[in-house]
Amino acid sequence: MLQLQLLREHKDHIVSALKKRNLDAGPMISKVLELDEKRRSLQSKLDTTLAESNKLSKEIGVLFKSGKPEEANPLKEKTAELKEASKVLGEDLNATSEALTQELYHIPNVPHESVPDGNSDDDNVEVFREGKIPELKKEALPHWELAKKYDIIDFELGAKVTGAGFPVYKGKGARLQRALITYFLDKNTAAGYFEVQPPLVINEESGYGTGQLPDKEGQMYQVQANDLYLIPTAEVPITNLHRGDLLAEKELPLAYTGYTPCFRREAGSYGAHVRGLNRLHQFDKVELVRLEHPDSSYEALEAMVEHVKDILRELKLPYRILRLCGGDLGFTAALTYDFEVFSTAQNRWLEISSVSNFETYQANRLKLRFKDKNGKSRLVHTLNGSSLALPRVLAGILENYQTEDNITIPEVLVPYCGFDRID
RNA sequence: GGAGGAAUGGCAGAGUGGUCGAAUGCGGCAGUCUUGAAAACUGUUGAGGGUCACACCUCCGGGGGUUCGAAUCCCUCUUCCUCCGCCA
Repeated sequence: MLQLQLLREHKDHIVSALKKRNLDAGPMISKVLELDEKRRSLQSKLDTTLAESNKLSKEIGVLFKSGKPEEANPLKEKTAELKEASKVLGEDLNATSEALTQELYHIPNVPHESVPDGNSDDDNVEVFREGKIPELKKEALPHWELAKKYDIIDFELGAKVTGAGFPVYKGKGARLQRALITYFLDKNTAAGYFEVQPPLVINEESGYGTGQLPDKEGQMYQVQANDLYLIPTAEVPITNLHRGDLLAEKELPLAYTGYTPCFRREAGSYGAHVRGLNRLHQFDKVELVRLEHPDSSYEALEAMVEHVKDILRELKLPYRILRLCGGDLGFTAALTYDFEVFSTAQNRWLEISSVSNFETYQANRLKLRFKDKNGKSRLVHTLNGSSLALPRVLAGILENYQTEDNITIPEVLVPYCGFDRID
């Protein structure tokens, strides 16, 4: 969530920046400032009451010690009154603070100045494109038919066990998945990311920390008996590793990578675009998470983009990079680059990575700070990105690398697979 | 699942009703010494709110209670540890 202090000091600037999201945040922010005003006034009254009460208690203590307990009685009566007053003030204060927090939860992050205007994904701006789009014969197949032809992914079988959107990878398909995961992790650790295997189930605090809660619980699978959620992305458990931390400046940056399955209910998705691997309820992803000094977070973002580019180059997949417009930008992000691979047989671009800087938005919720040179606590910047989301990379490989009688494995993956074609 | 024990500052760890936001050690920061570093020595060092700055308030796992007064007593929840049971 946004920092109160910034809202107080730069309200107009923030309201105007949030217009890029097609949001008039003016009323919400006014409400926040109003609640903040009220909160501080209550806090101040409560403080005064408590200060007086503390003072009297000390006097009572002195009277008892000096053997004059009867003189303490009038003071005791006074403290009882103060206690009653502070109870009322305290309750009011808590309610006000809670209302303030709730209001803040519903204000999205301020877009970075480079975020383009726009309403939907049609308005995202392509900033880079690379890789040759192969020319396929007209009998080229989309990946779900290739999956059937070579018997490497079984959607019906997964539907039997669980439901639609939970495929079963088989034989060389399963091995190719495993190869991709290992390859991605190797690339990431070689670039300095520290590998972790986080829990796949998270508690409410973690959901609030990275911004999945409140309001987006409908996108996550819930474990009702325990108030837990299946992770929609490794971003959640990995970023929350440092929830509540006060880091030393020299500990920054912290860079993590981790492989996890991701679980998404994808309520509201339908139609041809969700066929095959295009949109799943369970999919594998290798994630990057960085905690950065505010001064260097945008350099880090660019470095993450370069890193993902490097992987796609090695895989020799045609891809492009989009800068998300204000209307398509995620609630918690300040700037996001989406990577899309071209799926030749479907003749469409598929999102395979999303690389974002959240600046202090998550850190403020996470209470994730570092101590700077002057000994002051400051919020870190959090960033994350996929490197990469497996199913659509797999779709891209199957479709772009198909020949008449096999699928050729990209050279860089051959050592990981142990075979060079699927036939 | 059963029985016990525990949770204190970045870390370790004292503290069982008032003078405790909290000893001590380590770590951090600054300085002295040194060509530089290390060592040694000296000083300093929790977080949040609030204030121009002070004052002041809150925080000893979370929540509630007893008391004029709670890190300290009571209730409750969570987590961790030990032992037993079950089990990959």
